[in-house]
Amino acid sequence: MSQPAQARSRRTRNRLIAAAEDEIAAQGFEGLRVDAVVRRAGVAKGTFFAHFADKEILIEELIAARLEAELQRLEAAPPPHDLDGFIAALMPAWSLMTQERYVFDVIARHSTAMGIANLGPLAIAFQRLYDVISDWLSGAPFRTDVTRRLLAEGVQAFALQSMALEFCALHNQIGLAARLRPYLRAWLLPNHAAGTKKAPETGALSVAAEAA
Amino acid sequence: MSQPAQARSRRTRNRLIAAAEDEIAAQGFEGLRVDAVVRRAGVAKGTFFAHFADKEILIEELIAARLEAELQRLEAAPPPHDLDGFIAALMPAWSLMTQERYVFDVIARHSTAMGIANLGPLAIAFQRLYDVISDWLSGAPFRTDVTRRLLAEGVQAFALQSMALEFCALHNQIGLAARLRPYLRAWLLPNHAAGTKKAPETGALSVAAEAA
DNA sequence: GACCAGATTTGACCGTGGTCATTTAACCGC
DNA sequence: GCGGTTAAATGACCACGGTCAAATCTGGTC
Repeated sequence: MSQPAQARSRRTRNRLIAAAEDEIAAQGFEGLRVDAVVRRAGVAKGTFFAHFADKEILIEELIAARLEAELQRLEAAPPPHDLDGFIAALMPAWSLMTQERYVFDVIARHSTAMGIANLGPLAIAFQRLYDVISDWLSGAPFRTDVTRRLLAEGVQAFALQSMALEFCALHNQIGLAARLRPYLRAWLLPNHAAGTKKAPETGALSVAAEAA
Repeated sequence: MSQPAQARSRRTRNRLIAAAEDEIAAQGFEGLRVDAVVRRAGVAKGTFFAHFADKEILIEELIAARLEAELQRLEAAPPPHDLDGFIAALMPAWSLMTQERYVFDVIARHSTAMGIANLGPLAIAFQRLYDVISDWLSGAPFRTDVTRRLLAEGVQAFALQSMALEFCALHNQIGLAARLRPYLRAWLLPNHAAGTKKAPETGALSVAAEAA
C-alpha cells in the first residue's frame, strides 16, 4: 500500500484526489460527480476506477483525512476533567461529522470495520478516536464500574444517534451538544444523575412523540 | 392517505407491492430492481414512480410492515421483569432489522424522522417501539433516576451500534444478544454493576472489551 | 351516450456510477 | 536503441434509478 506503483500512477492518483478536493470545495460532497473529477484531472473515466474501487471509497478517504487531522489535535490536548469539558473537547470532531448529511451517512456506514483484515480508513480513524476517548474516560469524575472501552463505545453510540437526530427537521431546534448531554450524563455519571432535576431531561425524541 | 385515488390506482399500487414482495422473496431486498418489479406487475416504469417517490420509499414501507407485525406482538406481550427477559423479548424485532445488511442500512437512515410533519412509516414504527420499551423500562429492576424515554432511546442507540457491529466481519463471532448485554447492563442497571468492585460477573462485558 | 376535466399510465429518454477489452506507456535485460 | 513484458490509461459501453410530455382512462354531468 505504501509503494503500490510506478511514479506515473502515483501522480495520476494525486491529480484525482486534488481534483476531487476542488470539486468538493465547490459542490460539497453530495454534489461530487466522477465525471467532473475525471474531467478536471484530465484523465479517462476508467482511470478513476483503476485507482478507487468506487466513488465512496475515495470519499471515505477524504473524510478520514479530515478526521485524522482533528485526531492529531485531540491526542495532543489535555484530558478534560468534567462532562462539559469532555463534550466541548469532542465537539470539533463531531461537527466535522455533521457538516453534511451525506458525510454523516458515509461515516455511519463505514465507521465500523467492514471486512476481515480490511479496516477502511474511516474505521481506523474511529479506532483512534475510541482510544482517545477511552483515555479521557479513565480519569476522575467518570464511572469506573465498567471498562473504559465499553464506556467509550457507548459515547459513540449516543453521539451517532444524536447526530442522526441533528438531520431530522423535526428536532433540529436544539443543538448537538444540548441533545447529547443528558445521555452522556446518565451514561458517564449515573450516580450524579439522580441529584439534579433541573431542565427537561426528557429524551431528544420527546418532541417527536408530541407531534405524533 | 386513506382515500388516495380511484380504484384503478389502488389496484395498480397493490399489484406493485405484491410484485415487489415476490421479487424480494426471490432475490432479497438488496437484489430488488425496479425494472423487475414493473415487469412482474405488468406495468410501465413511470407508473412505479407515480406510486412511490423512489425505490427506497417502497422498501421502507415493506420493512415497516414487517416491523408493525412484530410490534403488535410486543404490545400484547407481558413486560419482562429482568434484563435477560428484556433482551429476549426484543430479540425478534432486532433480528428482523439485521436479516440483511441492506435492510439495516435503510433502517439506520430512516428510523429517525426526516422531514417536518413527514414521519416516514419506519419512523412511525420506531416511535411505537420507543413506547413499548419505555413502558417496559418503567418497572421494577431498572434505574429510575432518568426518564423512561431517555432510557428507551439509549437502548435503541446501543442496539443500533451492536447491529452495525454484527455486519462487521471482524467482530461477528459473537451474537447480537451477547454483544448488546454488557451495554444494556451498564445502561439500565448502573448500580448493580457498581456493586462489585473487582467486577467478577462482567464476563460478557470483558468479551466486548477484548474485541477491540 | 357524448363530452369533459382531472387522474392515471406510458415509454422513450437521461444522468450517473461502474466495467472491460484494447491501446499506450514504462521498465528491464541485452 | 531494441524487443518484450508488465503496469497503467483509455473510452465505448452497460445497468439501473429516475423524469416528463404525451396518451389514455375514469367518473361525473347534461
